[in-house]
Amino acid sequence: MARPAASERPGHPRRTGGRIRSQDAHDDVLRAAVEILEEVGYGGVTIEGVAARSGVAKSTIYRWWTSKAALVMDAYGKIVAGRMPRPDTGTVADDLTDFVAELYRVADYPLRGKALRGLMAEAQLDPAFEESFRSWVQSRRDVVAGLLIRGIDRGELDADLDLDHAVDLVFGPFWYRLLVGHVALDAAQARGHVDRLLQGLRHPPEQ
Amino acid sequence: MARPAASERPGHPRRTGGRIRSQDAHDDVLRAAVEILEEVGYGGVTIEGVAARSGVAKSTIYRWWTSKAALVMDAYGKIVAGRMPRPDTGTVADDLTDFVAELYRVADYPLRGKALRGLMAEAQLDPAFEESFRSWVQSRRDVVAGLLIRGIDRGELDADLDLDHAVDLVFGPFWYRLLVGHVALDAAQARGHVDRLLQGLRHPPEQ
Amino acid sequence: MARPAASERPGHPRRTGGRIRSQDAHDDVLRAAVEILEEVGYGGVTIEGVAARSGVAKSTIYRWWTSKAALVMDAYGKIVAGRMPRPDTGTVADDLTDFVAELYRVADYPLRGKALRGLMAEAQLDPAFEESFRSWVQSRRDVVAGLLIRGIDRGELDADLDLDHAVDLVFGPFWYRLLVGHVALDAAQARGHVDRLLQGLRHPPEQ
Amino acid sequence: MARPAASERPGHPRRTGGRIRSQDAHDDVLRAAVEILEEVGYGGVTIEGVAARSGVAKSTIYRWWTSKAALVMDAYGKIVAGRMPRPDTGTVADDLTDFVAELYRVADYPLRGKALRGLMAEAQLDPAFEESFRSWVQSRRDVVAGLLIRGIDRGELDADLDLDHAVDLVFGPFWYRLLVGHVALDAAQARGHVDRLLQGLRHPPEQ
DNA sequence: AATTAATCGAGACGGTACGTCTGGTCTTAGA
DNA sequence: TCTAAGACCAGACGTACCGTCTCGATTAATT
Repeated sequence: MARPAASERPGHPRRTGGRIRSQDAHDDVLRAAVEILEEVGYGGVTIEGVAARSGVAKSTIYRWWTSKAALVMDAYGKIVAGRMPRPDTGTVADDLTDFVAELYRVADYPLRGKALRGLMAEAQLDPAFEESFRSWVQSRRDVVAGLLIRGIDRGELDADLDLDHAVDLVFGPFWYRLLVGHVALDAAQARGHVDRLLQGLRHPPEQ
Repeated sequence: MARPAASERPGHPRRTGGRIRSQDAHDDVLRAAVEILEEVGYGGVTIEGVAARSGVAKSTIYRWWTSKAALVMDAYGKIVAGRMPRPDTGTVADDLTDFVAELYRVADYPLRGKALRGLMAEAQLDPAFEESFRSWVQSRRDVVAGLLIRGIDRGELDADLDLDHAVDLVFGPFWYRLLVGHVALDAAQARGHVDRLLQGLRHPPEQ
Repeated sequence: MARPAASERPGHPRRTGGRIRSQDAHDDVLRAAVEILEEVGYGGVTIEGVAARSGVAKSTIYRWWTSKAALVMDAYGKIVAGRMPRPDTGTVADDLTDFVAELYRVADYPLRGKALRGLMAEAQLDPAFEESFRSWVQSRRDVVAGLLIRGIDRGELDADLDLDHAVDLVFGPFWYRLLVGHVALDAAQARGHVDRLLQGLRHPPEQ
Repeated sequence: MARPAASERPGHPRRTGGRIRSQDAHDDVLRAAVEILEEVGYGGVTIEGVAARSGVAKSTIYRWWTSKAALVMDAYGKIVAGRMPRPDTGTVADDLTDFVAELYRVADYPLRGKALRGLMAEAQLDPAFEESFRSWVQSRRDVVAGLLIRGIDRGELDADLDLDHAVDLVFGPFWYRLLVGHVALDAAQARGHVDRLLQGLRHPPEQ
């Protein structure tokens, strides 16, 4: 009765029995991963450490995540999912302001910034992780692209706006400062960033 | 009396003997490091590997470099120093064009891009390396700042230009694309980048 | 039924899971250790070398033996256990003859003598090893003490024989010649040794 | 041509030019070696340590002594030379009593025993050292042989006494107990040792 | 109820690279 | 030519994690 089908998707071999996956173990792993991540940064996360803290066997972790990177991405993605704003205020200016403000808020949570930087780093070092990281990045780009499109639809922005480039202008400077650290990130920078952004979007290069 | 002094600098411990440092060993290490770096990327560089390829003892490497990161940064910095253009054509537009064109040229040498990405990654993971990486980044920022200042002196650019931000506009988008890879880097993008850049520099936000 | 227990022996910690220890790996390590020991002597034994020859990972060796000394003692003790005679011919004279003859037989196997000397040496240099070496020595002394006691029981030897000293007379001269090497060891010396020994045991000091 | 000198004799370093060998350095090295030897045992002696304590360069030490073993043997031999008794009381019994008593006196100086054991150990492990150790051992055996011969000459001992074996009886049990440690060495044991010894020498095996 | 099958924990396994250490050699400057 | 200093090669040390692999014990779904 009431088989909720767990995580059953078509194409998967139809289960005929067997112990079902432990949700507790799953959650414990993610929780431990995030804890360690925010404590000692990405470099400090080890599968052994996660296993030890969560009380879940290493083999169980490897059964469900292909790599440390996949695990951290999963953990971080789920935990911070709620943090990604999807503003829809009615004007592009306010939408961008909300979004970018949230972006710069990592400055107030150093460990969150550390985690982000670690994920970006791992994406450079581990080709297997690159893809899943990129898809996470893309999901955030899509949110921004969406609000820009709404702006175009409302006539606030030019119809021939180069979306990809515009989105680059949202994330590029943020990431650059976050990673290089030549200037400390500061939530107050968000305002300047948005201003320049809107300025650029409204006065596109003539050529 | 009879101060021998020789090549003595204040603050340095007075040398009284001892085998002098082997330049060969030093060079061999750097060469091996760059070779491995460009072959298998930063993640593939190991002190053991560098020692093996260079024929220099591990302990000797550790004597002169505190970490893999310091070694690679040193090696990469020295070897590629010659690659960094310091254009001085007479106009900001041409200077920037030259500089940015060289920047995007890494797209033609995938291993060079891989190396760059690896260094950026390590800077995120290893606090000890962060600093030396940042100083290398800064040295490149300084070149760009220099050509911008010459532009201001010649009246090509506004005197109240925010230099830091302007330099961000040179490197930010480049790094973002290099790291995230949502769009493959392409030397042809250099032109568009410079155009937008000049556009932005000449039409700064009003406010 | 119901009792799982399986192969459970009192005193042993109840197994709660985990891959069972590989007997092959264990044996391979001991075998390799003895081989190397008898080839190049104790000084030439290294954990790295044992790992390489046995095909067992270094970490596995360290998991089971705390030091090179513990490993070698274990290996040598087990492997040569079969070589230690426990004669019980019915007379002390014959028992001693058998035992001592086997003792001097190392003279025919130079590598075995080398190994023995190396173990004695290490016992001097490494306090951690001293104890396990001594317990091995003691196990051999016990065999000799046993045959002497049987001799006493049969009335062949005096009841107030100083056992410790008597056993010293069996091993002392042997070890001294083995270690100092002022006279080459020779299996033929066993006879003279036993004769003097019996002579001494039957004509104890009057005092 | 015709460099005789090599291991020159004190006083006349027949110099042909160049800086004269420093007697201070030489002495300092020996002194430091013995100090360390008696502090932490043979195993704790390192050329580096001796160099550090004596203030003499490592290379200088290596110039004059081929190995740690040679150094320690030299140092120990010279320093303890004065300790080796050469009794000549007029009777074998007293001569032996004196000699053996001194032998067991190491029991009162644990570090001296430790040093002795270390030297014996090294002789097992380092073939290069074996020879010089053996010659030191022989010099002590010669002293004992000498007093036994005087005993024979005086008619106290049988003329056909097996000298080598008799000397073994002096040193063998001592070394065995010193090395194996199954019974702690004790100066009081000297008396029993000598008694048994004399007993054995006077009642040799009939055969 | 019995069977079947996938899960779980525990932890041993072969590996790689780490950064440290000691030993013995070599090369310089200065006496 | 010697001493002192110290850089050099060589290679073993013991540690940390890696990702894989048995194990025995659980837990459902299917017979």
